[in-house]
Amino acid sequence: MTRSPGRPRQFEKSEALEAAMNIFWSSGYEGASIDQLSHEMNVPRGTLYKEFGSKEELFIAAIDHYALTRLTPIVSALGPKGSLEEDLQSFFKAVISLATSDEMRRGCLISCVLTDAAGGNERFRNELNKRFKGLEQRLEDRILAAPWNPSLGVPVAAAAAMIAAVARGIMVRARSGTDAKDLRPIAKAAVRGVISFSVS
Amino acid sequence: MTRSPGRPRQFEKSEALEAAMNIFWSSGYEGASIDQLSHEMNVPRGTLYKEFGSKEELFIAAIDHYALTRLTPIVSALGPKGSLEEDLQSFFKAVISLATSDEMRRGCLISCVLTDAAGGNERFRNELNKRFKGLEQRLEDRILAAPWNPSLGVPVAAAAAMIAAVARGIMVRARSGTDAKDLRPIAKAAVRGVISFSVS
DNA sequence: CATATTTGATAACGATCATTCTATAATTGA
DNA sequence: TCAATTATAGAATGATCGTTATCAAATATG
Repeated sequence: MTRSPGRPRQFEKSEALEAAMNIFWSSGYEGASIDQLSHEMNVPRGTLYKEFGSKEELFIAAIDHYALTRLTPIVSALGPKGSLEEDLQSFFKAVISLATSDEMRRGCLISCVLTDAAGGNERFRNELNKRFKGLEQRLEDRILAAPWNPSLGVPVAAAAAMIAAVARGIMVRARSGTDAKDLRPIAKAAVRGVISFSVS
Repeated sequence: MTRSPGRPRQFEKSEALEAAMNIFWSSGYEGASIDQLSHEMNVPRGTLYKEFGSKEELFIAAIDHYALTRLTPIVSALGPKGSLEEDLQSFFKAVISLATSDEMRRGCLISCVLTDAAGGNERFRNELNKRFKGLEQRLEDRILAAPWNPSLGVPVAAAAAMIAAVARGIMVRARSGTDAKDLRPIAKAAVRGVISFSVS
């Protein structure tokens, strides 16, 4: 595979998306300017528009980068690896770590930033719905999976949606400055609640 | 009480705040412009600045108006009026109603909009933390209150924080367009979970 | 080397941003 | 009636918004 002619680019796409993600994460969608993005991505404005089309599409690309690099490890913590209780604990541990590890980027790019932007933008609203549904489906699959598949007192889909809601609630709570030690009891209570749904 | 001299104002403050709240709710903090606010509040720009000081302070005032008019009924649904289970069900019913009743203002002004704005603004972050803490304290008080005060398998504060997290998760989920019937199972599962913490 | 192609760097676009200022209208109290 | 006071209406502020255009620099291919 030979390169096309033309001046070589100075930036790498994944690094640029990482920078864009960080800016959107801390400043919000409307709060991030193309000037700031172009500068911190090390991508000239013209190239930015040629490469990503618009601020909206850049945001979607940053969301995708976020999902791939930050959320993939979190959902893979669900296993199945140990018991449902253990895997849910691993899941929440990863959620809390992501939401609190960086002082400048608290909370979740999707649950906090995309959620706000979804208010007046149908495309963002659809993207948000898609992301939420994906996690809920993944949680439902895990609850139904081996090695421990309890009969639940509530529908499995409801239990999965509740776990997802708690995860979002933790992300949002983290955005207010709450640190990990105050978030862990929330996760513990949620896991206990779901486990209680099983008939023993 | 006699009026001060000077030309009488054409607007009423609570109506103006209601309009400001609605704009912030649908467009986000950065997405709402002073032009739009001033126009839809029926408050001239100069008066707006004399009355509220700045966009930041207007936003805080709109948050306060939102809390008084929208959240007060929700937390008062907690009673104590019936059993803990019944009161939590009432609480979540009110939460879901608020989050889904208006197509242009889905979700929660605090959990969705203030949360995003809190990323790069310390005052907003403190305000967000204060609001979250207030609800959690109110939930904790309710769980501890008569007529049904169960001994819990998890700390009361953790159960309260979990309920608050689910409420935020529901608000955020509603912002993606999910309607009430898909949110109710989340609430039902959360209430079941908390009730299961009691020793029978 | 010459040409085509792609990017980098930067100027420029009109629009809109939050905020302030000015001049006029409407009221109270003397 | 005559200041003093307060609000309105809207112009004006300089800055910044997202986006496009321009032109030189750097590469591949002929």
